[in-house]
Amino acid sequence: MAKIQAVRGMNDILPGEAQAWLAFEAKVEAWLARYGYQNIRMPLVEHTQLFRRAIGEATDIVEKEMYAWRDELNGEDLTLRPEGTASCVRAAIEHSLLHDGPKRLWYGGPMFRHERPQKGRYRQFHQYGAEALGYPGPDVDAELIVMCAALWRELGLEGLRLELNNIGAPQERARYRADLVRFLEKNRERLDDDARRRMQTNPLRTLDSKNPSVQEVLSGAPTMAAYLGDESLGHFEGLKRLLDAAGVGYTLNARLVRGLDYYNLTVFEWVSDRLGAQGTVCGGGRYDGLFELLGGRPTPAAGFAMGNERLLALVAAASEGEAVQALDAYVIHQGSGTLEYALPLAEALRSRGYRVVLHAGGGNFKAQMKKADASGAALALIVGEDEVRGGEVTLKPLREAREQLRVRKQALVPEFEQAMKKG
RNA sequence: GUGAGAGUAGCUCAGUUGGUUAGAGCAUCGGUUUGUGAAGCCGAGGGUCGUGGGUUCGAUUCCCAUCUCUCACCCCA
Repeated sequence: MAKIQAVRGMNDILPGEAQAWLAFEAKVEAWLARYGYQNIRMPLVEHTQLFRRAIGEATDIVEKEMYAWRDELNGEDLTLRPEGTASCVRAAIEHSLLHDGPKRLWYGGPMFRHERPQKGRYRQFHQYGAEALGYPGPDVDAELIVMCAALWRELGLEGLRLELNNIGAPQERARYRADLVRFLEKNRERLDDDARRRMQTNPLRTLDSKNPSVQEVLSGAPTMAAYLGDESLGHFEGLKRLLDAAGVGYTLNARLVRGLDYYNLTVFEWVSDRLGAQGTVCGGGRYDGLFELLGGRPTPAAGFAMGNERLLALVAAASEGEAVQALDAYVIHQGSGTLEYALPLAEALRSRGYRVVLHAGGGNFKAQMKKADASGAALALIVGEDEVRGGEVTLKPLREAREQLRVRKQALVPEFEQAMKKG
């Protein structure tokens, strides 16, 4: 039989790793709560139209990265979510979540993009996202950024750089874009293939070219800043003032545009240089037009999403060897009637909150002792025919040289607590 | 989607200038006195050498294709 493997780019998170995931998730979720963000859980599958409209027809995600299919049962066009913001805003509109004022929300879970996998990039990957809905900013813009800085500190991450840009209002960007395309057209023959292609798909990205001769041409290109009105400039100044006040450093990056169409004004990315080519660990910005685009009332909003795999890669590099979750007790039973005797004892300890494994799968006494040792448990509980006859149970410390003791089974819980305290 | 590198035991890797039963360490399992684990010692299991084809008397080794993984391009979390 040919063996079946996991789908390319979709990885199992095995027990060894899952421990780090649980710890990471606990930290992140506590941190989100501390800033007053409330959890929301959206489906993994949405109508394809949601993403086409929200993210933009001409984006890479919509053009070639979506897991989209037609449901043969009823003819619906469906898509595995490639990101969370569109779903979150859809849910906010659908359930009138902002009827009693603005909301701070967070979500987490898997996202799906059909790209070629590489380091830090997978077809199923995981994000946490935070969205501040109904706030015009720049106060929440600053809050979103400042809270990230706090999380990096808590996770012990160093060397993360904040890149910041102001892409203005949609009309401002459109005028700039038109002028930029005109400029690029005029210099078409001096551009490389890549720049000519981007000129069509995403003209602002042309500015990002790594080709020196293209960069030379671009030095004469119009700049975004000249197209921004007082309101846009004022918003950005306000944000920068708040970041300065919070002591969060940033670097301005005029080429930072981001791949999704819905952004305006503030856009930002947290970047690491320790992750290879996929260095963006968190990205976000303001998207004041998205509610209307999805059929809602005009509503200002901003948010970010962070990539768990990328952050965990940095966490793993930062802290080697997390403590493994250890068992408190491993219960050995050998002989007729001992399992029936041991089972309720194990349950009694578990109901007190202890981690207890009751040996399963047979094996002689010695084999069971070996398993107990290998399990990492602090204590072995031994139940043989002897103990059953006497109404007792033996407690044997496995991690330090202490005498084992035999106790009445009625006294197991207090005696066990005693023994655990000494260890 | 394009390019480059890599696939030998559960893991990390040797190895064969083409030749008989393919190795090590770790891990697993068993033994080392009876109901007592870890170290040491002894032993065992586990590989169609990624898959398919070609060249050859003979292929894990050479050639081709294919799949998978890794990294990079593109783009992004």
